[in-house]
Amino acid sequence: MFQKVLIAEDADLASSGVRKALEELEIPKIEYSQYCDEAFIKFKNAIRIEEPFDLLISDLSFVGNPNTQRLHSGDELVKEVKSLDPTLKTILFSIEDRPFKVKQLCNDLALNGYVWKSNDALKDLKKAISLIKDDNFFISPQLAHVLRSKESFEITSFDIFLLQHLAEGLEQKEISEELKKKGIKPSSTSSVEKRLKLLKENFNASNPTQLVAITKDFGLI
Amino acid sequence: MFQKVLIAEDADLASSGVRKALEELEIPKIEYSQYCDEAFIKFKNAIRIEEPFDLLISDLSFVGNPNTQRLHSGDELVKEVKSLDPTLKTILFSIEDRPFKVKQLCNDLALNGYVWKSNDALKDLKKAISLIKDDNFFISPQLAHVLRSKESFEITSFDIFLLQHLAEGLEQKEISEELKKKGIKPSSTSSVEKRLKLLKENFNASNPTQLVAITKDFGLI
DNA sequence: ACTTACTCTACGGCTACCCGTAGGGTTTTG
DNA sequence: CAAAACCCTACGGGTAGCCGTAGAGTAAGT
Repeated sequence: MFQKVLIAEDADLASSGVRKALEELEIPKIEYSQYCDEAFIKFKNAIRIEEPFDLLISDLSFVGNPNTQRLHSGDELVKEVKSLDPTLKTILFSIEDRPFKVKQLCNDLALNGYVWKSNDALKDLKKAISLIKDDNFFISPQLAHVLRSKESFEITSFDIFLLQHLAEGLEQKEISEELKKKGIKPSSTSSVEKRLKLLKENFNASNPTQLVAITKDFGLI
Repeated sequence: MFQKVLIAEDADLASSGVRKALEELEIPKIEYSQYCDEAFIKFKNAIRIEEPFDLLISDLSFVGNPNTQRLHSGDELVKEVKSLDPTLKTILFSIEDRPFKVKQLCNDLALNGYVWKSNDALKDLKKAISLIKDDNFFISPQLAHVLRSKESFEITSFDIFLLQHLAEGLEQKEISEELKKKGIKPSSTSSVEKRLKLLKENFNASNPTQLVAITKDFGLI
């Protein structure tokens, strides 16, 4: 079992819950940071005194932190600590459930576990820890589907085409006509509708307006 | 009349038209740059040899320029040259017709003239030059309304509220309910509709989706 | 060649958006 | 005080988006 675990979590409610779960697992050394920068410093010091952490459990979004912080989110923290110690096990602990984002995080950060802050968050967290110590990967069951390649959602140039024209104010029928004009294969208004529906589901958008807002934030358009 | 005029314009079609107009006004020295950086260097050199320009006519958007350019658009160029020579007269010559943007440019840059690239662009440009030499301000008549304070469009916190909730996927009826919940005065769906209509007109958006895309680009939300 | 599976397309009912109109309330003007 | 102007609100008809369904076309497997 893990000997020394670092928690990075800004919400006290969440961090106390995580701490309790870890105590129940009889993990001897548990440390906690409210800010990413602080967590990173603790991590570096632990290496320096040759008592390194063997597990990091980090939140994703840290809100209301002072602007002076260098690291603003859990993914940045994970990236930094893994570059210092590639053998470190990491669990991301977040409310984020957008398939696109979850998949991106799991792949880009080479996480060992992704625990979704659902109603069963602590149960999932305990399960994750016991699996990860044997080098297995864990993801909360409600999100497991996003990693199955069959269901996984790839953003295509077709999607970008739709989103860009949507952002330019074209309506679905007009986008369909544009597709026909350019000789792009699926071109019916029905196909445009269907693909936009998938995009909305994938980005948790309830209508095209929100979809454009979200994908603009993602930098897709 | 002006003695030495600098044109900054990337489209040869446009710059040759401007040059012709200036020749018809019997302006002795006319110089031309295709890039903002080049224009700025010409401007500095002219000051150095004590033969400064007394008028700058600049396009707004310079497309397809090499990335190496420091200045990317006409407004940046105007800002730079005015900081070197505050007495310089400047005319912005652009296709930009969005009221919000036009007003912002005229005010922030302290322009002497704004000529809209309409069908009467050269006629307007000549008129602008003759007015400006007597320290008057000129704006193309089709855009004059955007500066009249009575008609001018101010972005209020109410607008930001609407745009943010629109970007979050709420529909008009739901936004109306949010307004009622927060006790904000105009709260009917009809009022929401009407204000959104004005916003769309102001930003040249044809539907809420495009409106969100545009205002996101503006950095409003 | 037939079946199966998948994709693209077409259609119809429902809802949200869009736009003009009109009525009620407050403020401004004469 | 009354008239006018203005703003907020309510309503109704037309249009675009939304969703399920169903049919046509294509590709792969038996």
